[in-house]
Order: sequence, then structure tokens, then C-alpha cells
Amino acid sequence: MNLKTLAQELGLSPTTVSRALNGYPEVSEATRMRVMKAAEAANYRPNTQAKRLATGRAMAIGHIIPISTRHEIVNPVFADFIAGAGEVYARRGYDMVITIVPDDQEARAYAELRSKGNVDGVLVHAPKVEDHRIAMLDHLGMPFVLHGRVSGIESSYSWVDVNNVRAFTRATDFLLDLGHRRIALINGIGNMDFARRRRRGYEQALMARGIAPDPALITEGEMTEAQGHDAARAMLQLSNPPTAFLTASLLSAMGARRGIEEAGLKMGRDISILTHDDELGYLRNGTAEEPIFTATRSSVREAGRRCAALLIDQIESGDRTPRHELMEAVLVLGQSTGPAPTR
Amino acid sequence: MNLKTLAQELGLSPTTVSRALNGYPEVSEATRMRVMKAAEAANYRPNTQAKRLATGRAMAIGHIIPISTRHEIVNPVFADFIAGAGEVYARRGYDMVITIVPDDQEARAYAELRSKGNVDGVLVHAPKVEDHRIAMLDHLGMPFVLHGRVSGIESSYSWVDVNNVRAFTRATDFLLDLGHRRIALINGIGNMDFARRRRRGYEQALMARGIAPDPALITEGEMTEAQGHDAARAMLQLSNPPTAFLTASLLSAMGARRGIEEAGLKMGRDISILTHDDELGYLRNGTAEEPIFTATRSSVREAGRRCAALLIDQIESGDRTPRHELMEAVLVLGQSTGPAPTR
DNA sequence: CACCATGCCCAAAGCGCTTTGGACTTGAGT
DNA sequence: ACTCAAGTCCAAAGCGCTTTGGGCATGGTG
Repeated sequence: MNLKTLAQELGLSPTTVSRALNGYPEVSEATRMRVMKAAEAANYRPNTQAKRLATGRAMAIGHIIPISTRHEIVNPVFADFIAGAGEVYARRGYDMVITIVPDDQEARAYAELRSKGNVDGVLVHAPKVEDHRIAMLDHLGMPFVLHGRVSGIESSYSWVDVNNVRAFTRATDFLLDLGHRRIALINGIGNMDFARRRRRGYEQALMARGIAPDPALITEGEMTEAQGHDAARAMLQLSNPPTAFLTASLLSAMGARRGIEEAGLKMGRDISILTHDDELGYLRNGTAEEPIFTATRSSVREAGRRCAALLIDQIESGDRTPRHELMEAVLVLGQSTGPAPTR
Repeated sequence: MNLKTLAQELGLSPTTVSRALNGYPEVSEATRMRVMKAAEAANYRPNTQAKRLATGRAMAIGHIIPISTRHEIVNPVFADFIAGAGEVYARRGYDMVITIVPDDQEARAYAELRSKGNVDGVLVHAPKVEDHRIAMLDHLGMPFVLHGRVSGIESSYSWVDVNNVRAFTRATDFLLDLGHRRIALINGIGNMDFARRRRRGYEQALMARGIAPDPALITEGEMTEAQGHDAARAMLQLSNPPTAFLTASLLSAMGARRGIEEAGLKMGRDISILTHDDELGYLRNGTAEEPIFTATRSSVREAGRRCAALLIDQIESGDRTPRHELMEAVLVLGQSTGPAPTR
């Protein structure tokens, strides 16, 4: 069923049927009703490709996911972010097209998406400390929103980010207030911008109290259970071990807890853990009423929603002035933190 | 830059340029070369929408992800599956379009995708024990491949699945061989077909040795860390507790381990854990050489690859005879299992 | 009564590609 | 010398929609 035959059946021109369906005013309410009814009955829906070609709008947003050929890790945050963004796309009539690409071909993938014209804009993930994608997208003239920021260039493009510095200073302050002085940071990969910011927050809080960050208490890596475990285990064997761990993900926190318990210590009493919590669907921090870990909490799914909304707003309005949304993490109290043990 | 202007610049007709680019034989090698060079230089790529409209092929595969409005869990397996499928799509020139939809509108979403014509086929996820989607898709006449199967109807459509029954009988047999008699099953949600199959495998193995499955040792639910923990904890307080746990996911296994250790027991010595491992990128079971948990292992990412390849093959060949791929899980030995403690 | 704005509808062009159905050369075959 | 196949190329017709630029009543206004 297409426009033409539907129009014929109705004894109308395709023009009128199209206008009736798209809500243009040049058609009487009576015929509009008639058209709508007929379309419904015939289960007619305009062909997407034709519509796109005619309007010049792809009605689609792209996400490019680079996959490293070496350590093929899929960003654990990805699924939830996608879910959030996807909600918004669906609501506003956009398709979400995801491109998986070997990481050495990422630039080419953006250029192709652009020249083939199959998206109206892209959402950019996981910015690194030095990220060339911004310049590239600017050059391509492709609308985009960054989930996160690149330190140094923050005003020339649109982004949605969590206030990572603030979250981690608050977290560190909280532990300091509990009397902890040896606080370890189990961070994400060092060249990720968000990890850099979290470290900055942590170090600032320490230095504000006159404590010099101890490199032995800082570790960076992929945020897995094993990472948390191995880091905690190693640090607890130091001659001057930490009394608290600050971890960048719930998975790392779970690993750290295991390391602690293996050492015969009790979390929340002998050793504290404070973690960042992205509120991933499959990884809950206890229940809403009773969190397990004390955590800085910020929904990555909500971030997905906001990124998507921001990008669509920009595309539809044609307004290219950069916009920013800074989300604040809340600090929720769980059972994993307590006063520093006196000894 | 479009076909017409490129053709003009070359002093050729659009027809010839199109044919040169698409590898048709009706064009001399000399001009083909000339065209290719010019296209490369002009950074020309045919407009996707126009191509799609002209050919009638969307060159895209759809994935519909229903999101429950109640417990908004994103399937933890999703990201890895997508990554695997996406690799194949990229290689074969297809787009992946993902639709997030409230679970009560899933049927409508498929119908829309079909009538709007923006995909050539769909990949169907997470089949339930009674799954109406197969009948619906058949009715819509939309090519699809199911990741998993629906017990009872297995021949009328194409699927890729892990041999869950076999994996779980083997796992159970392995534990039985180690002398375990009280083996608990911490399973996925009961109305998921894969969970049903796993349970079947588990029960068959027990009964083959004359052991009646004990309902008190079987629990079903979302496969989270908390689930594993709570289930293990509860079961260990039974008057006749299990000596081994069979879990459906690494996350559940991690939770079970925590429950075990809280009870003052040692995993692998006092209590065994054997888990299924989907080889998710962000959730590794130790290292390849040294797995932590003994596990039935099967890569969900590889399943994604196979599903995608199968679907594209079907679409391109036009051959609608159902095809099936059954993947066997391997049983890898870790440190979480040992002989049943004698007492 | 003439005029014009308004409301409603349509024919046709165009979006950028593919593909059908020739047209025109060449060179080999008879 | 004539025919015919093979090799190259092109004009034009779609694909299914939107949108431009009218056309034709109708009814209110001067």
C-alpha cells in the first residue's frame, strides 16, 4: 500500500492525502478525517526511504562504537546509555543507527555516515583526554552532542556530562570527614577524560586538607571486578595501607570488597569503600532504600535521554550554538563506609 | 556532491557512472578506473536514501528492545550481542537500527518497522516460553532470526542458540561426579525459554542418577549479584544445605560467592560454584589461562555474529527455508569447584 | 456587480539513485 | 561485403514521497 493507491481509493490526489496525513492546513477537516480513517484501515504508513529522500532529513541519529581489536571490551555503560537515548528517539520519531567499527577506522566511519547522509547527527561517546573527534566533526559539519567533555575545549560544542570533579571531591571530603587519611583511588583508564576529572577531584580534596596524593594509592584501568580485587589486595599489603577505597564503578567496588574480605577485614568497619554508581540496569547498588555501597550516584540512562533530547533540539531548530548540561551526582549513604579505624 | 554532477564533471552519463561504481560489466575498465578515481577524489558516496528508494532494499537490520516500564532492566547480554552482530553488519554494508519501545507496544513496533520499510529483516531477542512474536513476524512476512528458541516450535523459523540443556546436564554431571548430591540451581527468570532449558538439563542429569530435584534448591530471577547472594545465603541456612551452586550468570556467581564467604565457607573447598559464562566484555571470568569459576562457556558475542550472518544470508539469497545453528558450550575448569566435602 | 481573499484541491516537478531498453561502434565470422 | 555478437555508452522511466505553484469555488466587501 502506497500513497498513490491510497489516494486513488479515496478519489483524491496524492498531494491532498499527503497533506492530510502530515497535518497541513490546506485540507478540510472532513477530508482529513476521511483520509486518516482510510490510512488506518489500510494500515498505511509512508515509506521511510521515500520520505527521507523527499525531505532530505534522515530522521535518524548515529552512534559510532569503536571496538578495539586487542582487548575487545564493550563499554559496560553502553547498554544503559543507549536505552535512555533510544527512549527519546522513539518518542520523537527518530531511528537510532549504531555502527560498530574497528577503532582504527572510526574517523572514516564518521565521514561515511556524513557523505552517505544516513543520519542527521551523531552522539559521541567516551571522550579521551585528547580527542580528535570534535575537530573532525566540526570539519564535517555534522551536528553532534558529546557525552562527556574534553578538558580544555569545552565551549565550542554541545555536551552533557556529570560533574565528575565535584562528585569525587565530595566523595573524598566525605571520607576525610570520617577521619580517613589514606584514601586509595581505583580509577578508570587514565586517558579517558572522565577518569582524569575524577582524579582531579580526588587530588584537589586531599590537597585542600594538606594531604599529598600518594601515587601508590592510585591505580587506573578497565573498571572490572578483577581490577578492583587486584588493586585492593595489592594495596592492603602495603606497609602503610589505605583505610578507604574510592572506586570508579560498582564492578570495581565489588572486586575491592572481595579483596578486603579475603584479607580478613570487614567492609564498613575496618575499611571503607565509596564508589561511583552509574545506576546500570543489571548492576544495582542494593535497593533504593538500602544501598550497599556509599556512592556518588548519577544515572547514565538519564544522561542518554538528555543527550538525545539536546541533539534533536539542535537538529530541528537549526540552532548551532553549543549547549551544555552538567548533571550533579548525589551522594547516597550505604553500609560500606564508616569512621577510620583508630589504631 | 551527487551522481549527476559527478557524471557531468566526467563528461559521462549518470547511468555509466552508477554502473562503474557498482561493478557492472557494461563499462570499460578504462572508464571504470577514471570514475573510481574521480569519485574518490570528490569524496563521493551515493546517497543512502536515494539508493534505498531505487533498489527497494533498506540495507538495514532492526533490533527491537522492549523496555519494561516497571523494573527497567536492560539485558546485560545486550551490549555484547550487539557488538557481535554489528561487526557483521558493518562488514556486509548493513546498518543496524535499534528501536527502544515500551514492552506493551512491541508488536506495534514490528508492524511499523515493516510497513514503513526501514529494515530488511529483524533480529529477535530473548524468547519467552510462550512467545507470540514468531507468529506475528510470520504473519507480517518479515525475515527474522531468533537468538534462542521457543520450546515446542523449533522448525518453522531460523534460530541460533546455545545448547542449554546439554550445557547444564554436563555441568550437573560434573558436580555429581565430584560427589555432590545437594546441588542448587540459581536460574534466570522462569518464563525465559533459555532458563527453562537450563533447568531441564539440570533436572535430567539429577534424575538420571536417581536424584529427585528439590524445589527448595531451585530459584529463579533476574541474574544479578544480589540475586546470587540472597539465594546462596538463604539456601545455606537450610537444615540440609547444598554443597554446590549452579548459577546462570557470572554476576549471580559473584553474588553466590559472597554469600558463601559471609557464611565463613571457602569456595572450591567447602562449597562449589559452577556458572554459565556468556563471556561478556566487561565481565571476565578471570583470565583465559586461569578462570576463577568453573563454567560452561559460550560467547554471546559470537552468537551475535552468527545471528547476523544467518539473517543477511537469508535476506540476500531470498531463501526462506529455516536454518538453525546450535552452539555447544565448553566446560572450563576453574578454582570454584572441588569434591563434595565428606562429613 | 465586480473584486478579492479564503478554503480546498490538484498537476507536476524534484529528491538522487538504479535499471530498462535501446543506440552506436568494432571486429570477428561467413 | 554482410551479418551479428560483443562492448560501451546513454536517455528516460521509475522508486514513493513532499512541495511548489497554481486553479476553481465560495462568500464577504466596497
